[in-house]
Amino acid sequence: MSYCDSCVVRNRAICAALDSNEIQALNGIGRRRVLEPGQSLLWEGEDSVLVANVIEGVLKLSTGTADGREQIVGVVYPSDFIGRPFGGQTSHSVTALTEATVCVFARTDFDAFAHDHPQLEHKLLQRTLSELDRTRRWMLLLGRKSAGERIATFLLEMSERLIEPGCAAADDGAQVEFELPFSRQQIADVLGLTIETVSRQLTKLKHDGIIDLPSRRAVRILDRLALEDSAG
Amino acid sequence: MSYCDSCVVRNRAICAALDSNEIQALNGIGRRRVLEPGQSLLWEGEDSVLVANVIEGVLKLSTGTADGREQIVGVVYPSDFIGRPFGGQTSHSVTALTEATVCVFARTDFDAFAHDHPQLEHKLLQRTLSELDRTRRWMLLLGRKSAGERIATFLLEMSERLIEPGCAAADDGAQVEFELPFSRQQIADVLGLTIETVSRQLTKLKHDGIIDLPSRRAVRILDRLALEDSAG
DNA sequence: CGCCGATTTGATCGTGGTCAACAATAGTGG
DNA sequence: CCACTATTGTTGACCACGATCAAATCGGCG
Repeated sequence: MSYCDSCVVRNRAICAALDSNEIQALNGIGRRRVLEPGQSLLWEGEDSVLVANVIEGVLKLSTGTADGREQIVGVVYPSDFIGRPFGGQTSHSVTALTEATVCVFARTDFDAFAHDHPQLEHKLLQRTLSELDRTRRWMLLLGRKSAGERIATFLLEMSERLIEPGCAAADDGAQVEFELPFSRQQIADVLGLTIETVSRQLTKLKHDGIIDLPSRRAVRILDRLALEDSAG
Repeated sequence: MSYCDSCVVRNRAICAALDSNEIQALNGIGRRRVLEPGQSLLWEGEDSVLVANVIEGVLKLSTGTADGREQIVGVVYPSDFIGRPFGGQTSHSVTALTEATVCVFARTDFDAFAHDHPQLEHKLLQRTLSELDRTRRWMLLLGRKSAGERIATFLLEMSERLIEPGCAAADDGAQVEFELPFSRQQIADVLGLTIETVSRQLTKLKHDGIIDLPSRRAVRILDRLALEDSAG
């Protein structure tokens, strides 16, 4: 009996490519690890020593300049893959935003295993291609959108990605109300803005009746069409 | 005798993973195509119908908003791979910046071939992982860097990526003088700036004696250290 | 209740965008 | 080869968005 058998992301993570014998083997080289909010798993610039699957929680990928400016370059959710297989340096830090559980592998072990299991590599390739598409869409936001458009786009993306599997979501696969896993500063770091601008734009959307902010971290979308209009 | 045998990127593109029998088979499903500057190969949003390798020239990957703002989300050079394998939509347009030669495959043909050749998929995975790293580094520029820092970063990246194989490059693998494959407007679209800001920042670097601009498209780096300082 | 960090709100400033005129270069035809 | 035009790039004046600096308010927790 392996950890993997009871893993909640067993059928959504790249592991879904493996049969039960293979999963048994993978189980032997991985181990679970729990991260507290704020705790980092990988640091920008260090050699790539481990990779992981996200089992539970939300983590940020971030880079920064020498003088302390930070940019969040990605956000990962359960079933997503973390880290840089096949050598090289980690190009960004990985830090838990919520309490998180991950399934970690020594990078060299994972590389060898992947090499012997093309199905696994194929899943990883598909995931990486999707992530690249998503990242490039985000570049349009960072390069060309106004503060208002950025916030609207961000809220729409959150409403789509924060759906818990098994949760009664809206028909179109998007949440109406949800808890952000981000502080205001972290939202600013995702959108390339300052905390003050984020705050102002959110209260503006609230005053316009497009969203409601029941608590610090909660958002309720009152007028999705108007929000989509604002997203540019 | 196949096209591939004489292909200048034979040993650098993902094809390098294949032996001569395999390359023969791949040769059967691909064909060469020449693109004029400004000509597009793929359009944002259309179903992914073809993929390709770049043989010669430089191409841009771009997205835009409904109201016409454009963002260049990537630039590809000889030996780079283009397109979205394994289904889905093309998330960005692909347009030649210079005259370009590409080796195109019907997407379904390529998918099937890749499925049977894990070595090829492995190369593609490595390439995609590197591209994702590079793209994420660019997000820091778009989200957090000033106009001056963006221009400096851009020039340094160009000096590294425009090295022609076989060309007598500087020892450290970067060019001192080079021809940009971009117009001022395209530089602006890469950096998330306006054409006027690009122009002003370039003349500022020139007046500061950090670079020289011998012609519209040419750049000569006079003081690389100062340029690296300016890149943030 | 009192403290501390997070967030909101307000006032002011500066970078980079916008609009407009001008200059330089490439392209075309006599 | 040069005149003429079209395109691309540069420069200037002004403006607005979002950053910065500062203060007030909220919310969680001992």
